[in-house]
Amino acid sequence: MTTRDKILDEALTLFAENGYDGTSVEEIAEKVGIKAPSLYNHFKGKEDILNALIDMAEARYEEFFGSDKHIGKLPESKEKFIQTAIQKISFTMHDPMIRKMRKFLVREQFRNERFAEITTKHQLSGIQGMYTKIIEGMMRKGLFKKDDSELLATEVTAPVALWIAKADRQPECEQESMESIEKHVRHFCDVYMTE
Amino acid sequence: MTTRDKILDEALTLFAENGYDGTSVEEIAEKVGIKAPSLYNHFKGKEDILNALIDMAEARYEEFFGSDKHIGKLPESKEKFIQTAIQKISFTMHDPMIRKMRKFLVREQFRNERFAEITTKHQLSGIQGMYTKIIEGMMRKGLFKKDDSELLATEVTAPVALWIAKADRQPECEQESMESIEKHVRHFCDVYMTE
DNA sequence: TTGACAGACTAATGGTTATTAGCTATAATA
DNA sequence: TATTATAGCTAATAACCATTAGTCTGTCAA
Repeated sequence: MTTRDKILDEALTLFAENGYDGTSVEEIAEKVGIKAPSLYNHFKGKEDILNALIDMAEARYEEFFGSDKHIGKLPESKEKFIQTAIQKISFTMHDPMIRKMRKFLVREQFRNERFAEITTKHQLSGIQGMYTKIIEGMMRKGLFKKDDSELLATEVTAPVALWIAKADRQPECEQESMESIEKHVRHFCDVYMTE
Repeated sequence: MTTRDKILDEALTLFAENGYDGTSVEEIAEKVGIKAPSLYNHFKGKEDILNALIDMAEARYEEFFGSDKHIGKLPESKEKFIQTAIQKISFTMHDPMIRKMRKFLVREQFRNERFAEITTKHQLSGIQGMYTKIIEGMMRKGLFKKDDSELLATEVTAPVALWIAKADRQPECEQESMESIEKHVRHFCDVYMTE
């Protein structure tokens, strides 16, 4: 890992934990193992690091949701749908990198329009779009009852988003959140899936 | 309005817009129309203002959700339920004071456990608890199909919360968000209400 | 009238912070 | 081998910021 990457990594960690304004250049440098001025060999300034991170967030979004690859093959039964959904959610909730990025965006979403947009993409458009396509596909196969797939996607993902957010700020509730999520997903399937 | 109240008001506005760390004592004082040191006649320090605001948030929560008064009388038909729900949501979304408080909490939710807890109360427990009771009551009257009322409460409120959050960071989407919300609430009623 | 207190002000202080200048050593390149 | 770029360092600076000390003024109670 290059120094530049290490800086970005530590900066993201600190920004997620203490916010941009709550983090000093010196802190970042210390975590990286260099002195603050050395940091300016890699970035023009503190704000430049912030911009590089938001570029990363945008790239990550494109990489993940840009193509349809992430959808994979459609689940072929109710149990399969529940299983893959829970697994994906659990991963999203616990993966340290994704969690950092999420907290970072939540904290800085009001900084400017670009941050606002990317936050919306990450926590709304991306995941909802993905589930819209999955549900649509499964509707065509007769696994879901005919309905507005976009609306259904919102209805599965929104409660999940809220519980993940809760787990982010109160990690002691992680397990409780996962249980609520599983209960919710099962209920959702009972209501909207055929058999 | 006393100077103390004016300080709290302006501080909340600035904290909501630029965050606690992004706001200087001088800025607050200037908005109030006094000099920074005069502020120390009313508060022990910057953090004291923050604590007073979180006390306010807690008091507001208790006042609003502490008793069952806020539930009012139960809607007696599907249309009535939709109408009062939309009206309450629209108010919550647009009221400047509530909006400021919401942005403030979202920004500072990771500051410490107390902030985390109160944020969860405001954006989860409170509203969901309220809808749990309303739906429960309406179930007893046969207006909702028999189901897990807590789960249903989550399912109405969660998408609303996400769209409000989106409108908070992208005010140009306010109307679009309200339309999505209305569509969602209607769909919810179609699925879970009797006739 | 007096005195005390509330609440404003100016001036000053000490700490933090982002950033720059300038030096040095190492490693790649010509 | 000579040179150049990279990437670290120390020292310094200028701005900002929270907070304190000390002063002044007006209001109200004794």
